[in-house]
Amino acid sequence: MSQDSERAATIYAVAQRAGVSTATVSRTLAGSAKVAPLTREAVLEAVRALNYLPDGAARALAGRRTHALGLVLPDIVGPYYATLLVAFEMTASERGLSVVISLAGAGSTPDQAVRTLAGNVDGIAFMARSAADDELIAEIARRRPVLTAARSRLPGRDALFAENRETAAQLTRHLLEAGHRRIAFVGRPEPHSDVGARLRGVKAALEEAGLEPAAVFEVDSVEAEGLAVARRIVAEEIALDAVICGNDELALALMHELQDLGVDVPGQIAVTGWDDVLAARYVRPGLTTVAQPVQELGALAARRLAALIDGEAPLEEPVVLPSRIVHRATCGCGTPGEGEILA
Amino acid sequence: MSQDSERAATIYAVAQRAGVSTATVSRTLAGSAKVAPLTREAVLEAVRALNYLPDGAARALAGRRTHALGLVLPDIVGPYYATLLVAFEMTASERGLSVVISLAGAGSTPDQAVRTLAGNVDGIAFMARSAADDELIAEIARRRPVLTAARSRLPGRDALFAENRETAAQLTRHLLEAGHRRIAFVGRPEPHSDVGARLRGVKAALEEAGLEPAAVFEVDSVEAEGLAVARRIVAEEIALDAVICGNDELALALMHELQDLGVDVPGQIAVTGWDDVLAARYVRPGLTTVAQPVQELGALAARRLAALIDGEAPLEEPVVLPSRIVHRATCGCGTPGEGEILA
DNA sequence: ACCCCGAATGAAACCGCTTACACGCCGGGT
DNA sequence: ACCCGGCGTGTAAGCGGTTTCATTCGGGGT
Repeated sequence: MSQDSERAATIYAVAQRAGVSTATVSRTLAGSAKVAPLTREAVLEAVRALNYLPDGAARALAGRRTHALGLVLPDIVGPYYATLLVAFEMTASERGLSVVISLAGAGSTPDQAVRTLAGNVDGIAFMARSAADDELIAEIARRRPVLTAARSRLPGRDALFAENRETAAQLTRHLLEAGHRRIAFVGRPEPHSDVGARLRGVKAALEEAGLEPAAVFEVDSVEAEGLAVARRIVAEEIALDAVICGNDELALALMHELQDLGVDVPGQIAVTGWDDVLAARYVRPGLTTVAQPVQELGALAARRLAALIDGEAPLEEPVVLPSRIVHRATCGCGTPGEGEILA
Repeated sequence: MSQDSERAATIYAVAQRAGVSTATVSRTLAGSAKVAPLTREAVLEAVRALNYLPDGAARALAGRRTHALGLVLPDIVGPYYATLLVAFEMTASERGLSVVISLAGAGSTPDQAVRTLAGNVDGIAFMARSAADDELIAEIARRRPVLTAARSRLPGRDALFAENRETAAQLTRHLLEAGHRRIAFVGRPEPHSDVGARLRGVKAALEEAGLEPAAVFEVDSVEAEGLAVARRIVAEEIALDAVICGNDELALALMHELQDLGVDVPGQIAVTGWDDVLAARYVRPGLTTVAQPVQELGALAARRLAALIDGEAPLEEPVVLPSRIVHRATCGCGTPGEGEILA
C-alpha cells in the first residue's frame, strides 16, 4: 500500500476531538463567520493533530462550487501553450481556484472528455484550435460559464484574441517599405484560425499597394513543411523577395534550409515568423517575428472566467490584445531594432 | 447570465423521465452491471433529452474516487515541462482520468495549494524542483498515493528519473576525445537537482582522465547568466577549451555572445547544452546537447500513479530512463552525427 | 431586577451520486 | 407442481462537507 491505511480523518472526527460541532469546524476553516478565538484554536489544533485534509468532492457537492476552472487546449507542445497555461494557472491559483486541463487531441474522443470535464469544474476556457467544435461548446455553455480565446467567437460569450490581422498588415507594409515586392505567405489559413487572419492582413496590405501575394503555400505549421517549401522555392526557382511565415517553426526551418541551399537571408529573400520563440533570437541573422501577448491572454482568460462564474455579465465585445512586431534582421530593413538577448 | 438558468438536470430527473430508479441510471451510465437493452435505451434517451451532465463532485463523493491525478510542477516555461505535461495528460486521459495541475511557484503559499490539491485528486505526481519540499510530500503521502519524478526520492515511494550522471560523463569523455582539456561547467548544482547530477558526472569523467574542471560557474539556468559568463570568460581571458552548460538556454546565450565577441565556436571554445530545445537545431553551428526522455517520463508518471491508485505496490527501485547525446557541431568533434532537421 | 439583542454554537437538512442489499420474476431441473 | 438460481431492478443508506435556522448565553439599557 502506498498510503497509510488509517481511514482519513473527516470533519466529524475533527469536530469530536475539538469538542464542537461540524458546523463550527466548517466555519473555522472557511474563515467566514465569527468563531470565538478559543474555539478556533481548539479546532485548529484538532485539525493539526489528525492531519485533517478536507475532501474536495464533499466540499464541492455541498457548496455547489468546485473551485476549479477547466482549460481545453490543443495537444500541441511549444512555448505558446505552455506560457498560456502557466499564466492561466497562476491567475487562477491567486484566486484559490485550481485548474483542470484537457488536451482535446483530434484523435481521441474529445467530446466525452470535454463533457466530463464540464461536470468537474465551474467553468471552461476553450483555447485556440482545440478539438472542441462550436456545437459542443454551445452545449456546455448551456450548463456552465464558458469563454473562448484565440478561437472563433460564440455569440453572447466572452471571446479573447491576440491581434493578428492588423499586425500582419503592418508587418507586410514594413516589408514593402524595405523594398520587397514579391511577397509569399506560408501557413494553412483555416477558416477561423489565427493563421487565416494573418493571411488576410497580409493580403490587405498588399492590396493597398496594388499587389497580391506572389504565392501562398498552404502547409501545416511544422518544421518539415518549412523545409519542403524552401526546397520548392529553390528547385522551382520561384522568384521571391520575402516570405511571411505563419509561425516561427516554419520560418526557422525554411530559413535554415534556404541558407543551406546558398540563398542569402535576407539579402536575396527576407523571412519573417510569428510567435517569437527562443530560437528566433539565436539564429543568425536574427528572425524578425511577432510577439503575441500570450501571458496576458492566459491571465485574462482566467480572470474573466472567474468573473463569469461569480455571476458577472459576459463582455459585449471581444477583447483583442495587441501583438508586437519584433524587428531583428531577417526582414532586411537594415535597421534592426530591439529583440536582442536580454543582458 | 452566462449559462441558462434552468436548474441542471440531476440523476433523479433522468430516472423519472426514463421511468426507472436512479440506481438503474447510474448503472447504465457506468456501463458496469447488466441493464436490459430496452431499459438502457430509455435511460440514454432521457439523458439526451435533458442534456444531463453528471455532477463530478457527487460522483467522486459517493464513489470515493475523484478520477483525477494531481501534477505539481515548477512554474517554469520551456519545452521540458510542456512536453512532460502533454504526455502525462494524454496517458491519464486514455485511462479516463483528468489532470489537475498546480504550479508550485516558490513565491506563493505552495503548501496550502498542494494540500488543497491533495484533497481533490486520487494521487499526486511531484515533478522536478517544484516548491513542495520532502516534508510536505511525506505528509501528503500518508493520505494519498504519491510519486516523484526528476526529484530527490522519497523512501518507499515510486521515483522516476532521466539519466543525468552517466550521460554527463559520456559527454565529457566525448569532449576529451576531441582533444579538449580545459573544461568548464556552467549551472547551479543544487543538492538533489538534475544539474547537480550532471556536474558530478562531468567531474567523474574528468577525474578518470586525471583532470578536474577548469572552472565551475554557479549560475541560474537563465539566458542572462549565460551571457554574463561569456563576457567574463572573454574579459578575464579565462583559458578554456570547452564549456558544458547545465541547460540549453545557458548554452545558447553563452555561445551567441562568445561569437559576438569574436570567439570561434567550437574552434576556440566548444560548447554543449542540455535538453535539446528547438533552437539547438537552428543555431549555427548546431548545438551539441542531450535529449531527455521527457515524453516517456510524463507518460510513465501517469501510468505508475494510476497503478498506485489501483492499489499496486510501489516499485522497489527508482526507474531511470536513458538520456541521449545529440551530436551536432559545437562539441568540435568534427563528425556531426544525427540531429539534423527532420526532413 | 427584567428584558432584549447579538454573538457563538449546534442540530439537521440537504448537495447528487453509488452501491449493498433485498426483492420479484421467470425458466429449468427434479 | 415445486424449488432454486439468476437476472434485472428498486430501496435506501451513506459519502463528507455547507448552511439555514433555532437555541443558548451573557450583558447593557432602563
